Amino acid sequence: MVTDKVTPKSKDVSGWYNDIVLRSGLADYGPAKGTMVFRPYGFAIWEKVQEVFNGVLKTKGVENAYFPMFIPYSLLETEKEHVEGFSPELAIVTIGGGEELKEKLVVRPTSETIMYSMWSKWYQSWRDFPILMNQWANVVRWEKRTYLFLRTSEFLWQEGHTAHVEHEEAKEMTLWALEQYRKLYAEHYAMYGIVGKKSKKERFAGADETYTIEFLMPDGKALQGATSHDLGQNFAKAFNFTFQSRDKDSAYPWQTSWGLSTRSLGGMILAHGDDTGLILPPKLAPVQVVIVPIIFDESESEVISYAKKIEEELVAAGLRVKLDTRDYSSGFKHNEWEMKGVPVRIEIGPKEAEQNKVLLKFRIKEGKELVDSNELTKQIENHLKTDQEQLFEKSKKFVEGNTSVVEDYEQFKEVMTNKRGFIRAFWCEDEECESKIKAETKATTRCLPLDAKKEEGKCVYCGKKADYRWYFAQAY
RNA sequence: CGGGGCGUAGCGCAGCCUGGUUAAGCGCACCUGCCUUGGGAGCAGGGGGUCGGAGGUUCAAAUCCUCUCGCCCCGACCA
Repeated sequence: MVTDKVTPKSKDVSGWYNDIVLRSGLADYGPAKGTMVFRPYGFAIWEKVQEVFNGVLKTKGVENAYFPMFIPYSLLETEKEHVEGFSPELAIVTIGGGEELKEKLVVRPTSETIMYSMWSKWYQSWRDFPILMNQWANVVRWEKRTYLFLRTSEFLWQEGHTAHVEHEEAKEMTLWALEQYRKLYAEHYAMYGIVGKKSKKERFAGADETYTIEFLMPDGKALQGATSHDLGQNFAKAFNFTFQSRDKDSAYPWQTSWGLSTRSLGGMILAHGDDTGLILPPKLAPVQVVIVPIIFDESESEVISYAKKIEEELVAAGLRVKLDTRDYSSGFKHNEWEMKGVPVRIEIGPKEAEQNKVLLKFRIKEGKELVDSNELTKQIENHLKTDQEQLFEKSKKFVEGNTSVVEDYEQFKEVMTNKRGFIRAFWCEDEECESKIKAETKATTRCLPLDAKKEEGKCVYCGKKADYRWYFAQAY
């Protein structure tokens, strides 16, 4: 057991982050470079995300499937931009069963190629459309630097893929997925993000348009939370994926793909935690309520049976409850569960058992309240609801408070040197300006917000005509 | 791929410079017992190491030399 204090978040964000992820039991480093282990406490959060998002997919008629992780190199090569975009970070299998392979196998960095090559075999008629599929999978992108959850060689995600007869319908699908991510983040992760469109340079390799949701982390850097791509007919053409349309012509379908990865958990940890440790939003917390019995020899059985009764009541109300009867001191348990970010703690000792009350402690609030056990379930449910909302409000305030609107490049540079965070500035949408800004300030374009208004502006870098204010930030 | 750092018990480290009586140590964790539990308890006892690997120097190597493997951090790169 770990007994010393965690690195303060206020002092060293990444030190705090590593410390807290390891010690809270969310994850650990794997033995091979760049890999990580999702420990049960961490994986439980991801399972919750899966449960929620599977429900969302179902409402749209998206079905789950699973495609192989090994992709013949030639398949990946079929879409030129795609392979160029990914080749620096591919893991490739050259030997299998002790023999050199005739054709190298790529460990999937994403599944467009393998899925669409299969689809082209399965679907021939306009009657088969739209095709709506999702898979939960691991993907591999060879990263040189490891950061638990945020940057690992292998990570978990869901990737949704669709194919439509009409482009308009595909575009709607892309925006639908983006909106689902925004909602998932807002309502479950309790995180406020900026949704928008990526610049050409930041686009997914092989897409016509990429949409994103961007978050701001406590150190002032931006984290891409999920992406949704309008693939046009690029992959369909590359894979000769055609169908017979209603008017008898052979046609290429319009496709989309969109993904959310376990990186989102890293963002959530960074966004909400404090010097004490994790703060988990109630909807995703694996344990919502922990019960810590305060045991003295003479009252042990009485306290435990009362605690069990309380546990049963809360479980019956649909709450995720843990009764911690381990033989550690109660003070130790308090600190541990606070570090693990459990939203609500109940302390039960002889006094409470006798009076039919419990002592309530909320993770995000100072002080404890003595509560009548009849009121307990309702009080906890209310608290979890407001807790969830407050975390979101806090996140929103943070983003708003750390977004700077700048009018010229001097201001831009000054913000990047001192405050960082999001910068809203006019940009002419010329790639050269984008590259130079990045080289000089480390800031990249994050997105053009969906609700951006067209204005008469001048590019913050070159001074030429610019229509929109883009979001800039240093990316993770 | 560049720069830096580190491999000694589960984790964190000391010992290395100046080789040997410190013939492998410390803190935490772990196990047993007693005791204890209202904010990170205490006492006593105990288990656990081919000192990353290979080779060399030497009467003698965790310690010196050579090679090698691995990891971490910073940068570059990165959906």
